[in-house]
Amino acid sequence: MHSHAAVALFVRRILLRSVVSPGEVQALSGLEGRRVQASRGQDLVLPGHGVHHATLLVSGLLARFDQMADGRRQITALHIPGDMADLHSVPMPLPAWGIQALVPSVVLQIPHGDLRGLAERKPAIAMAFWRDTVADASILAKWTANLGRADAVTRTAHLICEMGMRMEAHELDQRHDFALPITQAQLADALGLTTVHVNRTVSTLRQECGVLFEQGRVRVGDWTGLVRRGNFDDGYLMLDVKA
Amino acid sequence: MHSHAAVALFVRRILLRSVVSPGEVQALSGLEGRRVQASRGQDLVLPGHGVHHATLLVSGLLARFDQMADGRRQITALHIPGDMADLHSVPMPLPAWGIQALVPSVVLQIPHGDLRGLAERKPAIAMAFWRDTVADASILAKWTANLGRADAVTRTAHLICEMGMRMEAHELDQRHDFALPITQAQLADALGLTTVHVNRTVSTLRQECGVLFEQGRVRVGDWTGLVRRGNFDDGYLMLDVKA
DNA sequence: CGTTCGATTGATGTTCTTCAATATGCGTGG
DNA sequence: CCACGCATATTGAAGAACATCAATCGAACG
Repeated sequence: MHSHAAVALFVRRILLRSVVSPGEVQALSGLEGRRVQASRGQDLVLPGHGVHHATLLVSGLLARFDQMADGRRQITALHIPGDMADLHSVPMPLPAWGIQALVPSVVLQIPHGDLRGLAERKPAIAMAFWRDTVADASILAKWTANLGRADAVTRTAHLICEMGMRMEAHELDQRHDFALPITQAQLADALGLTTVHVNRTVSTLRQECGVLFEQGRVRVGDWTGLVRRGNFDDGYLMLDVKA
Repeated sequence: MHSHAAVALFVRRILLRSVVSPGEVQALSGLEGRRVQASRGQDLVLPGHGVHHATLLVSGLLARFDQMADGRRQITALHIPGDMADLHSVPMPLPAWGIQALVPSVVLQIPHGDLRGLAERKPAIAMAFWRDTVADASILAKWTANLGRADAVTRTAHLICEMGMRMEAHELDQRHDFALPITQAQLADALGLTTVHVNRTVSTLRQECGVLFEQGRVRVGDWTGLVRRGNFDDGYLMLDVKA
């Protein structure tokens, strides 16, 4: 995908939740950044290190993560193409989290100054950016709730539903068949499990709901069953707000 | 505490992380709201219901929570006096989360319109509000990481450290002796545990680090030990950023 | 053709939950 | 003032979920 196509995807994402004037859309669409290629496993942002740009994912798959003292990681967000993975860093340039490429990925590093300037000149854009990070936090809160109160199979089913819905809402794929080139070890870091248990959990969902992980894609045989198994309700994704 | 004192506390909190001009401070300080008394356990905001005001805690203790289908709750944030518990709702007035009073509390309901107006007229205030919700999300990410990767005792120790640091940073109390009138059942909802296990966990910390829950207060005998036990590093609280 | 990474499976151990009972403090009505 | 009821804290025993350790298998790749 071309860089400007990624920016267009980001703008579309913003427009999904916020009302922005044509002039402001144009200003957003004019955003530019440095194109960077990341290898599999590469850390693009390190926890506790300052950054001066936000990371727009062009292609691939990114994870925001927190690191324990012993090096173990917990993934706190997954980002798909068109996501600005750390728009947060615009008001908070010294983040406690890190960003990692889960597969070879291409990102656009957009200077904080440009985003900040845009937000300062256009209140509607400031509000739209703010809203975007709140939607991100809403997803994070749901992950917290699931980690605290749902068992492994439920949590995994929920995550698959979430990624499917997001892929579909952002018109990248269909909910029951979408790109998610993630290993079981990476899934384990996202779900707060061990790789061994992820393997058994995925196997359960394969039998119960026809969930297949193949060729870096997820295919869901029984979507309705998966939604039920994961207690999934898409309200928290904030896909139909418009303010 | 008087309502205007609570607003002052909120303003001080904003100033902790953001540079705001004197005129803007004055505008913030002029915020007013409806004073509401909440009884113990009362839900102030219900998940999935629209709101038209943000909730500033004057006195007491609030929890933001997510609710499972079977009614079980997971607390995703604890709020102390001076916190705006759902500043998030300004850009996102249909939240997926709820807000509950854990003890009899007094809140100030501040109209979204006033906050939104302020943010639109003063870019620095918009940025400060945005920054505040990002700091809140940073705490949430840490909770997610701990729920996913830390055991019960570590998680509990971490939470106590966090609340102590926040109380001290906001000049409400000292880190090793502060008000936290929370029951073990409520702690369980925050830590993703059962009340029984919270009881045993708290008992362990009482022995290992001299942690006492008494009279609605927490007292910590061995703060350094507790920090070590909880792998606590306060960077994620964003207490020393200034932008 | 060997090496490496990821997926898979089995056996065993630990953590946390569940169920159940008892204790303790505190407010309320008698 | 005392008796009672209710919420919270505490403890014990048994079970379930998940982790840990260890090994095998298969595919991709140099």
